[in-house]
Amino acid sequence: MSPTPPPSPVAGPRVTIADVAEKAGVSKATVSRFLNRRDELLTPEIAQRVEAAIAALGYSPSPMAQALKRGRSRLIGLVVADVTNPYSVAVLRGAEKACQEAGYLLMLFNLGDDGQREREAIEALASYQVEGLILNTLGRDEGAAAAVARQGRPVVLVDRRHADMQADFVSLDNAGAARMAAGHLREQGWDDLLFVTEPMAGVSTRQEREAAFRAFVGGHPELHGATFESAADDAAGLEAELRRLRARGRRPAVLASNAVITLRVCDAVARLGWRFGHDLGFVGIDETEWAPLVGPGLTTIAQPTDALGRLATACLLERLQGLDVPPRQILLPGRLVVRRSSARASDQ
Amino acid sequence: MSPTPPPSPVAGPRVTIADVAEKAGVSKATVSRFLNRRDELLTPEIAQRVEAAIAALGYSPSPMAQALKRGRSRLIGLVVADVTNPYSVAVLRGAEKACQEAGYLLMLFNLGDDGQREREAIEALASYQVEGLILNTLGRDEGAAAAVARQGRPVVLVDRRHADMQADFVSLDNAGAARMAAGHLREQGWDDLLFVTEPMAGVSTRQEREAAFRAFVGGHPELHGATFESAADDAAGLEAELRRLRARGRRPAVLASNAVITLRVCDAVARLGWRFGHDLGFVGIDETEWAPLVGPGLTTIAQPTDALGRLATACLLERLQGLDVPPRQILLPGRLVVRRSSARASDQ
DNA sequence: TTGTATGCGTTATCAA
DNA sequence: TTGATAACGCATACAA
Repeated sequence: MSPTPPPSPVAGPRVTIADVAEKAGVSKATVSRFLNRRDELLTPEIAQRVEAAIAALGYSPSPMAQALKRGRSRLIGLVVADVTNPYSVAVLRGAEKACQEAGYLLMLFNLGDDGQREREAIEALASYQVEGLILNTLGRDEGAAAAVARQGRPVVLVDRRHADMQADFVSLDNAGAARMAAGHLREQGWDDLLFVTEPMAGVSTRQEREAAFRAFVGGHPELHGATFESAADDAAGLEAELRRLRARGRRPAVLASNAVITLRVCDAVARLGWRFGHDLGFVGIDETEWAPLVGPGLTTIAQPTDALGRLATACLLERLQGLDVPPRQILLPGRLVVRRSSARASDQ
Repeated sequence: MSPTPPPSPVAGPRVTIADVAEKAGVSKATVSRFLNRRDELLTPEIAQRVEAAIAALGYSPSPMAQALKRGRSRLIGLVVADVTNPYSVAVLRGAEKACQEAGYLLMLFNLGDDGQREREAIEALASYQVEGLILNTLGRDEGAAAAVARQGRPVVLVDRRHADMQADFVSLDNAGAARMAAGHLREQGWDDLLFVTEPMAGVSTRQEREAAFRAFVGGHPELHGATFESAADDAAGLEAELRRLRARGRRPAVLASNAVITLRVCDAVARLGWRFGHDLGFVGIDETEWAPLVGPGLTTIAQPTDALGRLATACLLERLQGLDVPPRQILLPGRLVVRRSSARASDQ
């Protein structure tokens, strides 16, 4: 028997299971069986012929055709509110890795500016027979839940809860993170705490963090606490609020509810000419690569983003394998990264 | 005629073209024609019946089946060296937007750590019949070019050239950006310039920037210039190099070849206790959200990332529509964002 | 143990 | 202008 040629290097019509069958002198069914249930029912000699033919032709099955036939596509859909958000990307990265390891590919849909297109995204993805969905969105699209239900495919929510969606939920322990941050500021001697957040309306993550902050302050009589909702277009408002905070004459500190807010607070503090850790204590939720570089270094709560992505995928895969339990909640703890922005208030 | 019920809200087997045909009392072929070539050859009355049936059933075609039949999938594959890289993400965002507008969906493959899997990525994506590929990778996988050629599908390269790949190329004008940065430092009176880059071996982007920097310095006798390749694990080396630079007693400035290097330089400068714009001039290629916040604010060259992504997609779509011209190069200019890190050297 | 035939949801080629 | 019918590439019930 002469050695078989290497996989054809020329572009051409797709090599199909029929080509392999012909070359091996067997039927298509035999080839298919070799591919799917290699172990059972196969004469070694035939198996070898098929194997050789596959190698010779450089055959690989068409996932499209397989999907059409078995209704499973080895595809997972990921809907992201905003790919520009580093948090989303970090999660995405973990999810993508886990998918690849499990032999799945990720189809990405970015909502960009308008969260209203969530339903559209879900349907577009579903039409490609994605086997499951990972949603990292605001959940503001009324139709989304219905769209998901209609598809009857498993869904896992990351970071944001959706009011009326039955699904697994994977997220940072928001309450714990807020407590951890506030607790750290307290330990460091800061006693007038301002929680700065993006507008909370309808966003579970922000609400949970804020509620935990208030509860924490409520449980510690020596602390004074307040919340400020910072709008993107109102830098002046934030600056004024910081002024008021410091004017109260206690030991003032800010707890930023996420990286976007951290950026805004840094900007305001720079304009005010204040120094973190001196004029103002600071802890921000979300670790960033630049946190060590701003001012004396920013104390942060790091989210286990990679783990979140991986866990989200893991949940989904379990469901795909038939796991049938009520919706689960997986809350992962944050990690306090201490830098100088929260250095002891008494040191000033 | 009674009003048709809304799209079925229950999960169930997919509604197919056959269901529509039956409900409308026509053949599948007719429905298909209505869908694809609505205008020609259709009795208004029949068209209406079909339209009504489609609405009643909430039918939408299966892209999978369509792909199988026509060999076109409305899918575009995106291979990214590292989703963690903000530059890649920014490009990804532009590309994704353009894809959606054109009715395409993006399949994402992240190489993560090992750039050796490029071939694997291309083949995985190709097996899903992606109509074209956008590659933002290092091009270190020998097999990649061959894999692309074999698929016979259009490809566009973003940011990184690949030695032996025939493809459109979309990128920042690297040489122009380096000149712009060096020119700005020179105008501001800095005259001892250090170009800091990640190891250049085999990465076109880095090489082009460095070459343009050297050429610029060569053309200006009053300038002294040097290049330093900074490895991720050699913070000490960078610090030592900066010390030497300043020890020469001229007006020293750093040109960081990308955001990763900017981060490293900031870190080193913080450890040295130097002040940007005073002890050291600085311009970095790549604008970041945190550039305004570090030290006195970092001067940067902003890349038109969104435009790059959109253009890459546009190139691909043109090819898909049959455009047949030799590989093109599209180079977009950077934009200088002046902040205080490059303030006049003579001011110190 | 292997082969034949059918269907997944479309589109396209033919007749009618 | 419309309707059968045959692919597309694969998996599987059934027959051999």
